[in-house]
Amino acid sequence: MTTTQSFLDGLAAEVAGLPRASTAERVAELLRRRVTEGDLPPGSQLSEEQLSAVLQVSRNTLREAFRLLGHEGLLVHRLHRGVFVAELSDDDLVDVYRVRRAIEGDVVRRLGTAAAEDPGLLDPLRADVADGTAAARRGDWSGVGTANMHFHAHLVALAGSPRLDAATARLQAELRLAFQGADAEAMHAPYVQRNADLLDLVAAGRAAEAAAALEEYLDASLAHLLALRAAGRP
Amino acid sequence: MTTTQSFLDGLAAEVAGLPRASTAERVAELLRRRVTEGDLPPGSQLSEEQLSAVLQVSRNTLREAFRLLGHEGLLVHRLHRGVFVAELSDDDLVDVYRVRRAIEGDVVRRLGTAAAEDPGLLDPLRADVADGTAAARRGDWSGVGTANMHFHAHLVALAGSPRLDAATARLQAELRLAFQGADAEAMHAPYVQRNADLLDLVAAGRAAEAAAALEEYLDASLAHLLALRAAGRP
DNA sequence: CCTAGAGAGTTGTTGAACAATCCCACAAGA
DNA sequence: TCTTGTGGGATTGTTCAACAACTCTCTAGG
Repeated sequence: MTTTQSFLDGLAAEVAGLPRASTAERVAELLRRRVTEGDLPPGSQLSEEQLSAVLQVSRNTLREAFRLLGHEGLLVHRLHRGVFVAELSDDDLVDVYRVRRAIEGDVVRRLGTAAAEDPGLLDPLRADVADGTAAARRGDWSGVGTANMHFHAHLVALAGSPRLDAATARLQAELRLAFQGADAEAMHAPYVQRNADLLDLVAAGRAAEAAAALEEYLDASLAHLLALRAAGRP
Repeated sequence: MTTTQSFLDGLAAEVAGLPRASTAERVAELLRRRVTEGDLPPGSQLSEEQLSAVLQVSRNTLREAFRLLGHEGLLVHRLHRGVFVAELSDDDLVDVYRVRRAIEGDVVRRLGTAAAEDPGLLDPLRADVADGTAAARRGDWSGVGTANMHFHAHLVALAGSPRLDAATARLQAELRLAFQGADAEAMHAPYVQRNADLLDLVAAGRAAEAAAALEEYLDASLAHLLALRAAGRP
């Protein structure tokens, strides 16, 4: 070890984030954007021949990208029929929130007074709340939605569990799918304040109350989302 | 509808389990067995050329199978280096149990008195406990381990959540990996009784106590597993 | 109205080829 | 001795073209 430790800190993580990716992964990232941003509506089919021609990659590589997104829940693969942008049923949404309750509830409950003892722990959450309020003030409802997602991702990250982080990322990908077509303001606006309230409870170390508030929060959010979908469907 | 309903019951599910699968999925299933049964020790590399020759499938198909198992956590894929049987670190094990606590704890807590009101609900769990005790009596410790896993899978299944079921399946696959090389009796024997006790609490509708017992159960199991690994490693 | 079958189009799988990358051993230099 | 280049050999990453297997649709016939 001939170099200073401070220089080495975090280097590995930094390098891991760089464009060190296979072609399939880059294609997957591209498709991921198109899907989550609504360019590809749920239910639409992705033709191998057509896409491989447009993207200038072989069918085999494209298939690898399909598999990646399939395991993220964004695409569904039907044998001999092709891949389609996933369509979330109401039951799926209920299930997604079922898992969110389990994960986020457990995280909050187990936090206990840790946040009260180390205030810096919650800084990322505070930043997300600030981003959300700022975005709401300028009417950027898509920005509010993003801040919202970041808030919950950072909340789960407090547990320091790679598997919970991965599960959360997958759930959020599915949620983005469900948000397609919904009125962004109606969808995201009410939750800026609730995030702030939840953060206060966590920061105060009142874990039980925070867990209860979170539960009610998620129930309301699910009901809201289902109502919006029902309204926008017939 | 010209046939009797009784004949049709469950046929769809049965047929879905049959070899109705792509070649890649069948290869994945085959490798999955080899890995979880210990024929392929953690850390060993799976050569594309060699395996595709032995299994009589093309490299491309084999790669699709690799992707499937990679997303189950059984294999790890290192770019330009190949695929290896996953090696779980102690940190990974802690994380697996972290997620188990979150999921199973939530399931038990939320069950409330449902099991007390509909006793048939717990029949699969009772069967698993019976299998476990029978296997223990005849010294079949691998059988005890299997019954154990089924017990917890069925426990989670009570929630009726496809996503929790999938997550549990993945966690159990990783656990099987960690069990490799450990003394099967020491690993599984102590938990037959604890499963029975937990079942009693759930059946009685004493959800809070059951959740507490489960938590202590999982903590003990994790500590036990880590100790066994540390002992077998020097 | 229902069934069977032919045809078109898509996906599933293969095998070979070439490019890109890693690994190891060895040599050159400080 | 330690570090730093430089090969070659092996393995993986990606492409391509072809064929097999399958689904879907439409039509003819009962």
